[in-house]
Amino acid sequence: MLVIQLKIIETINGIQIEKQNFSLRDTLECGQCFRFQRGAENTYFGVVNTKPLRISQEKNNITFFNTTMEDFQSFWREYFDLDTDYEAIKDIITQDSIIKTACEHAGGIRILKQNSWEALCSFIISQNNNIPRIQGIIQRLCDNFGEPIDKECWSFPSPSRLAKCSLDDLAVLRAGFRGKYILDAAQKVASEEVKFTQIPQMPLDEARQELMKIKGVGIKVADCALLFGFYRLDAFPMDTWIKKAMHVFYKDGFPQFAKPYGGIAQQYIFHYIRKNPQALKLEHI
DNA sequence: AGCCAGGGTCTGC
DNA sequence: GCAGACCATGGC
Repeated sequence: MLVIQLKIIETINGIQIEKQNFSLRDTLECGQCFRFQRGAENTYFGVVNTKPLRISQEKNNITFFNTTMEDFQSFWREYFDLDTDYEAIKDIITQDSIIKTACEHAGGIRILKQNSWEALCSFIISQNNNIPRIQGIIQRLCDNFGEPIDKECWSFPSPSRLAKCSLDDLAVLRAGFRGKYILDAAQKVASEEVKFTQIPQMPLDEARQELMKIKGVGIKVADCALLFGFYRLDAFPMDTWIKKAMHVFYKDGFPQFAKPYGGIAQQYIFHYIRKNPQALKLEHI
């Protein structure tokens, strides 16, 4: 296992690191997470677990504001997956020409190591929904049921907190038909009817079946939770866009050698075709 | 105004 | 197994 060297500088503003082939914007706006908001000058603000963060990128320099070296080393370094050798992974998966093209457009994305419960809940909310509204529902979820962290800053509510709620309590979310799904997820995770803590040890298919015990969790939502919430890089969420891409690009099947990192490839392809929808049509000609 | 959204469930073949 | 209606709400 190659050890990644990371240049870290402590400045008055916070912690600054140097990283090649990293896109903060693509990583935070590709639809894998929903609690980072872009402010002025490519600065993002978000909350992860109980930690607020302001972060920005200027070329290859990424600055973590309002944090400490200790928090960076023990938390953010892991969260942003800074010790995984993405170049080595790309060397493997870009042997496929489609992934190579997608990588040229979206290769700065990294898979965040998100909180499992938050990721599951977020992708339950994501079904048949658009990103701005997903963000709104999640914000109301935190504002109404999370724990206060500091001024105007709330944590993502725990399963046990939400399990105490009635469906009427969740009406403030305006989540539509997803309200009952959120409640069912909270109840089954809190009661350990769904064995959340054992999922990391399960084979992919078994883990998927475990999550699908929850109402409103089908294959796609389960795979999103596994990829983004459990860092299962071999999970391959098949949403409407990826289905189109598979139909157009991979009639003979997705390349075997890329499957162990299918989740990363999926993100590159997803982001690429969403930014360039014409790529799906040009291929037909 | 109307279409659509990082889907899932339920029903009927 | 697979197609099709239906689900709540609001962004664009």
